[in-house]
Amino acid sequence: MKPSLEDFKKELKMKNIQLSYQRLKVLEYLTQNQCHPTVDKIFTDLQKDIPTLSKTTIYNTLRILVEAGLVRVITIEDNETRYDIIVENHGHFKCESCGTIYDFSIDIDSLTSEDLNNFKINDKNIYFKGICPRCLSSINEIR
Amino acid sequence: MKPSLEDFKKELKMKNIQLSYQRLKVLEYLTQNQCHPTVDKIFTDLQKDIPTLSKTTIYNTLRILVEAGLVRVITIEDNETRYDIIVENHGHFKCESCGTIYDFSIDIDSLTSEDLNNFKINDKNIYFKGICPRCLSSINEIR
DNA sequence: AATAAAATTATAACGATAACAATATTAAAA
DNA sequence: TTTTAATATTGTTATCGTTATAATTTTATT
Ligand SMILES: [Mn+2]
Ligand SMILES: [Mn+2]
Ligand SMILES: [Zn+2]
Ligand SMILES: [Zn+2]
Repeated sequence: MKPSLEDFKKELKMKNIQLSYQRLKVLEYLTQNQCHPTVDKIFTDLQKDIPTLSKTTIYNTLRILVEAGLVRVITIEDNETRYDIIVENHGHFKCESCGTIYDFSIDIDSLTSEDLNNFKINDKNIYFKGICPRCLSSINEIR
Repeated sequence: MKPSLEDFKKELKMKNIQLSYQRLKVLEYLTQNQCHPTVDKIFTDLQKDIPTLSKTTIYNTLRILVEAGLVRVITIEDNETRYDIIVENHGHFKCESCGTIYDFSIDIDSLTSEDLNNFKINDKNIYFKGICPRCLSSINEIR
């Protein structure tokens, strides 16, 4: 079950985080655009609705949402930080041709290593890279 | 078996990549300091030996080594790109307390997902975060 | 030795993010 | 409701990692 905007509102209230108009819009955006957007993408798109919007607000809001555990950071690429409203465990695949980031299901919880027996694990991320089916087929067409 | 500096030299020769003094020093440094250093760390440390060294050279060298497949990029944190001379599959754990990055063995090759059946996978990265044993014990001491 | 190619260096430019202060908005108190 | 305090947003500036560019040096080729 994917979490609704209402669930997020409740969670913020529980954690005593004020839900301003801007923060609501960011949450709305993330639930509706689950393409792992960058700060710049979020800002540019939301600015159409909120002309006075500041990019600093996007940074602040995302930091707060990440700290509250409602949003997760995706660092699959070293030059672009992305954000994901889905915090449940799943993997990420980035196509090196078209740049799209795909979700994939994988049993991260059961993923572990003998070497980490005495470590306290708080967060797990799995990043794959390669070529997506769409790009693979378009390459075949050319040949 | 960990690869020796000689192996790297051979591999570079095979790929027609010139081994300059600076490139050799970077390779040497990475084999001797397997702590996943940042560009700045590599530069600062090597500058002691090579006073005329330029940071641009570190960037260029690392880009070439990554392209040649001799070095892998670690993007476990969004604000610091790190480099690893060990390209064989293994996972990375970053301690959120002391910042140390630990290697751990894990069977990445057998790690896959139904969702990626038609994808061509070129690269896999596993990043964990949490608290390392050393930091865990020092926290306990205080209590 | 002369020439061409490649690598290194120094410098400037760029872009993402953070710091900061001023303004606006919301919450709490009177 | 008015006043006051706290918080959020905005606009601006600063910082830092990285890349682009051109000049210089080194290496390879003839
Ligand atoms: Mn995702
Ligand atoms: Mn490693
Ligand atoms: Zn693609
Ligand atoms: Zn630690």
